[in-house]
Amino acid sequence: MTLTSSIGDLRQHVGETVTVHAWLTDKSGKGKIQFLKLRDGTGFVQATVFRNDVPEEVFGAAKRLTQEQAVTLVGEVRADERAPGGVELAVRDLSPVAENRGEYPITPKEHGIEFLLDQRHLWLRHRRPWAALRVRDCVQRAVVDFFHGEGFVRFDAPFFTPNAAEGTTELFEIDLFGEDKAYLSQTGQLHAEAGALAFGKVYTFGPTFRAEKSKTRRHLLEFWMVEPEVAPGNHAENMALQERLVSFIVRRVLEECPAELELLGRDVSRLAGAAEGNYPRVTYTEALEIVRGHIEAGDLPDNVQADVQPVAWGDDLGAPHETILGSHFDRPVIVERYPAAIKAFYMQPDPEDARLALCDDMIAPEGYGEIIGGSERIHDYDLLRSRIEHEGLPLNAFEWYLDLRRYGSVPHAGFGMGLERVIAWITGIDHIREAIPFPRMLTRMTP
RNA sequence: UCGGCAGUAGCUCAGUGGCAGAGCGUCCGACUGUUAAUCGGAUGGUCGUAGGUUCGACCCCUACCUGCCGAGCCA
Repeated sequence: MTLTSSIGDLRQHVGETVTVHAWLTDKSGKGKIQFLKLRDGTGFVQATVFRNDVPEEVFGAAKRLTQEQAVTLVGEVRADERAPGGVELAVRDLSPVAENRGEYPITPKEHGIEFLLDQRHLWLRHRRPWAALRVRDCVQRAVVDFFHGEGFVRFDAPFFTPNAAEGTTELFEIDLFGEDKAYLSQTGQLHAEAGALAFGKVYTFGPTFRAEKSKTRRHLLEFWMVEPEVAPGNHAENMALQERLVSFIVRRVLEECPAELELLGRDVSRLAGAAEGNYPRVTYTEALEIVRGHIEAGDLPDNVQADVQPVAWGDDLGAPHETILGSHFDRPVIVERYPAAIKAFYMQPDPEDARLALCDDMIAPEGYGEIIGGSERIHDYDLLRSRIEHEGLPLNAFEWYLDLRRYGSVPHAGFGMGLERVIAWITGIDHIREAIPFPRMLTRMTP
C-alpha cells in the first residue's frame, strides 16, 4: 500500500512513492519515454514512463491511454527543473480505470466559443474554466465570510414572485397550473428590506433571472446577485459598505488564487488599487463632465468607438461612457446621485436636490461596467405610495411592501452586486459566460 | 429589437464561375526530456437551408435559419 496523494499535494511528497487518481489531459511519446499530462481537479502534473524502468505491459498501457481517460498511477515524486510545475511523477505502475468510448472532442488546439460552450460539460475540465471557476468559489466564500464578519444574517428571498419590482417586461413568466401567473425573481431586494427590518443587517445571495434580450459580454439571463440591506442605514453608509465588500473580495482572491490568476494571464498589478480601497466617488453630474472631457480630448480606451457622444444631463450613462469613466481611474469608481427620473421608484430623493436620488453605481475599471447598483430606500409611507401609483404599478401587489413603512419604518439602504461581473473583472476574462459553470443566455440553454 | 461580421473535414480556417484544400486531431510506424514535440504514412466533405441566374455555382442574386461582435436595457 502506498500513500494516495492529490496532485495539488504532490510537492509535499518529494522522494516518496504515491498513488495518484487522475485524468490524462495530453500525452507526448518519444519512443522509449512517454510524457503523460495529468489533472485531478486539484492541479496539473506531468508523469514520465520510461520503457526500461517498467514492465512492458505498463509501458504499453501508457502508450494506449487516450485524452481524458481516467487512470490510476503509482510512482515516485521527483523534483525536476525540466518539469512544468517543478515536480513530476516517475511512474512505476499504471492502470486505466475504464476505456473511453470514441474520440474526446476537445483537442489541445484552438476552438471557437460556440463549440466550447456546446462542450461546456467537458470544457469544465480544462485549465481556463478550472481557474475561472475556482476564483468564483473563492469570491463566493469571500462574500459569505465578509458579511458574517460584519454581523449580517443571510436571508433567502423567494425565486417565484407575483409582481415586478421594476416593471414586468424583463421577467420570465411562470404558468401556475393554468390558473395564475408568477414570475422568476429579478431581485431579492424588496424581500430583503423586510428582512432588514426584522434582523437589522441581512443579505441575499442566489440566482436571479432577467428576460432582457441582451447579447453582450456583460449579460446573462440567469446570474447570481448579492443583495445586502441594512436598517437603519443611509446612503453614505451604503457606499462605505460596498467599498469594504469589493476590496475584501479582491484581497481574498489575490491571496488565495495567485496560480489561477496567472494561468488566466491576469495582470494582478491592475487590481492593486481595488484591493487597497479608497474608491473615488463622483456625482452623476461630475461623471458626465469627466466623460465629456475624454471625448473632447479624443482620449478614449481602445474598446470604445470613436464616434461616441457625450451624455446630456438627465440621460443615463451608456456602456461606452461607463468604460470611459472606469478607465479614468485605477480602481472601481462610485457614481452617486443620479437623476431620480432614470432610477427605480423606491429610491430616496436627495434632500439637497429633489431632482436627484440617493443612489449609486459602482463601475469596475477596464470596461467591465457596472458591478453594483444601490440606494437608500424611501421610508416615508405617503411618498412611497405616491411613487408606486405614479409608476402605474399595481398597488395591491405592493401592500406588504408598504407595510414595511406603515410599521416601524426607518431609513434603510442596500445594493445589489452582480457576481459574474465581479468575477469577470477580477479574472480578466472578457465575457461573463465563463464566470459561471453553465451560462444561460439568449442562445444558450444547454448543456 | 437594431447595426456589423460569419457559416467549407471531428476542430481552426484558406479557397476559386470549370477535379474540394491546409494545419491540428485520430489511426499506423520511427524516436530517452516532450512542453502547440518532430519525422514518414493513412484517415477524413449534404461547402448552413431553400429557391434563382448560368452550358456549368462552394463562389453571383434573393429569402430564411444559426452563431459571433457591438448598441439599447441592466448587475
